[in-house]
Amino acid sequence: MTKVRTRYAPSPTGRMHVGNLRTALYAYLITRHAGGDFILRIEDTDQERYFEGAVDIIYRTLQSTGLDYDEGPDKEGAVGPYVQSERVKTGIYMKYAKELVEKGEAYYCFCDKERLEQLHAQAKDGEVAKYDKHCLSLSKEEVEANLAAGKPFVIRQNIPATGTTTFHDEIYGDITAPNDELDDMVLIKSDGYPTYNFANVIDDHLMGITHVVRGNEYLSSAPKYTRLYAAFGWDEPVYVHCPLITDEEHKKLSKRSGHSSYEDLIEQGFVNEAVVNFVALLGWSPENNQEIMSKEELIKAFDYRKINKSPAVFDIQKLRWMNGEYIKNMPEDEYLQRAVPEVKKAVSKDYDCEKIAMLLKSRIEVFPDIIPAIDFFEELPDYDIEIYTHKKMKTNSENSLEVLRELLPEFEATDDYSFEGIQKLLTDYIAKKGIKNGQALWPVRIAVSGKQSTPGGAYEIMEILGKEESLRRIRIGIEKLAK
RNA sequence: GGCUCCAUGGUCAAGAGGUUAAGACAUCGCCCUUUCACGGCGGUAACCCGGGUUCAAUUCCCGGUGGAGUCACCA
Repeated sequence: MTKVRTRYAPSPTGRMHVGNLRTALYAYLITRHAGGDFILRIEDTDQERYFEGAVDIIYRTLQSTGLDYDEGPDKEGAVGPYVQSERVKTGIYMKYAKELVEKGEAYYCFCDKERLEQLHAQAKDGEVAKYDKHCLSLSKEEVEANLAAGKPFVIRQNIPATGTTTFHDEIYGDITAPNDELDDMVLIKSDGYPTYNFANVIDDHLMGITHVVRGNEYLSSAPKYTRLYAAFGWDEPVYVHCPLITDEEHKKLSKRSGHSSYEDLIEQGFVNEAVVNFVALLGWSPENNQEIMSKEELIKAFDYRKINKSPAVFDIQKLRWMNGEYIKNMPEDEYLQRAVPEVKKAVSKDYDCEKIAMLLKSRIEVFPDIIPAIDFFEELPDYDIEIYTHKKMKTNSENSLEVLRELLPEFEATDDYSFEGIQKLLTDYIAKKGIKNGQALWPVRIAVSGKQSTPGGAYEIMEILGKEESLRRIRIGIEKLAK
C-alpha cells in the first residue's frame, strides 16, 4: 500500500479562513491517522493578490494550530519546490500544457478581453456563459503565426461538447456532470502563469498526493480536473470534499460575520486548541461522542469516511462554551499569561492582578469577558441602593445599614485583610449576631463592589481591595443607605 | 436561470427497515452557594412534503419543496 500523502495548499492572500483551517485539519488528521506525510504548498500564481507577509501568516497559523508538516517551502522534500511561483520558473506547467495541446486536449486561445466580455453579455438566461471554442478552429499555421507575432495567448482545456464526466468522492459518492456544462477553462494565463485549476492538478500528481482534501465549493469544478487527469493518463487521487461551513444565515462563512478567520478568533480571545477542537467537530464526530479532544485524540479517532455531507453552521455560542472549558482546564501559569493583560486593561490601580485574574478562571468563556466583570475594582460604581435588597438573602436597606454600621468599627480595628482574616471576622460576627450568612455577606459585598453580581464574594474582593479602599467603600455604603 | 450537492430539535450531531429517536451547545426550572459563575439534577424541543417498495419506513427508491454551492486569465 502506498503511503498516504495529503497537502494543504493555501494561497497567500491574507488570514486563514476557518473553512480552510478545517480542510487543512482534516487533511492533517487523515494523513497522521494513517502515518503518512503532510505537505505544505504555497499557491501564489496570482501575483495581483499576493502581498508581503502573507506567507508568514500561513507559517504562523500552522504553527499555532499544531499542524506540523513534513515537507514545505521551509522544509525541503523530494518533490520541491513547494511554492508555485518557483515551480513556474522550472517550466513544468508550460511543458505539461503543451503536452495537452499536442494531444488535442488543449489549445491556444488568442481572444482578447473585449471578445470574452461580449460572449458573457450575449449569454441568454438559462444558458451558461462559457467560452465558445472560437480559437479551437485555428489552424496550426495560424497559431504559429500568432505566436511568432508575439500575440498574447492563453492555453485552454478542450472539453468535449457532449457526453458526461464522472468522478468519485469518498463522501459524496459518484458525481456526474454533463460535459456541455464544463467550460474550456484557462490552464495557462497570458502572463505565463498557470491557473489554480491547472497547477493544482499538476502539482498534486507530481507531489504524489494520494488524498485530495478540499472544500465542497470545488465539487462543481472537480469534473474538469478529472478530465485533466484522464487527458494525461494519470490516476486520480482519492477525493475528500468537506461540507461547507456557514454563518447563522446558512450562507458560506464570510468576512462579514466577523469571525471568519482563525486570526479573528484568536484576537477575540479564543484559545487555539479550542478553535481546532471545535472546527474538527463541524462536520464530523467521533464514535464515542467525545467533545473535548486533544490533537492526539483527534488523530487517533479521525475517520474521514464518517464526515458529514451537509453544511454546518458555525455556532460561535458553542465555541464560546468549549473555549470556557479549555480555560477552566488550563494550567494556572498559562492562564495568567493571557488573563493578566486583560485585567490590566480594566484595572490601573495597584491591586494584585493575578488574584483578580484567578477569580475569573471558571467564570469566563473568552478572555475579554474579564474586562466588564472587574470594572468595579478600578472604581466603585455609582449604584442604586435598591440592590441591597435581596429577597432570598432577606436583606433590605435597613438591615444592611445596620450590618454595615456594626461591622465598620471591626473592619477599622483589624489590619488582617487576608482572605482568612476577613472570613473569620465576618463568620464570627454572623455567629454572634445569629443571622444567616447572606444577611451580612450580601450587604458587605454590595458595599465593596457596588454591583449585584461579581466574580468572587466579599472575602475575595476585600482582600484584593485592601483595608483603606474597603473601608472607604463601606463608609460610602453607609452614607448612601443612611439618606 | 443551468448544473451539482444537501435535508433528524434553534445549532452541532448519533442512529437504525421494527428504538421510549442518543449526546452536546443554547433555553427553561430546581439544587448547591455570600451574588455570579462552576458543579449536580430535571424539563421544553426534531426525523420537510407526497407517492412507491415492504408485514413495517424518519431510515430504501422516485417526485416535489426548501436550502446551499458553482458558473473568471481568483483560488
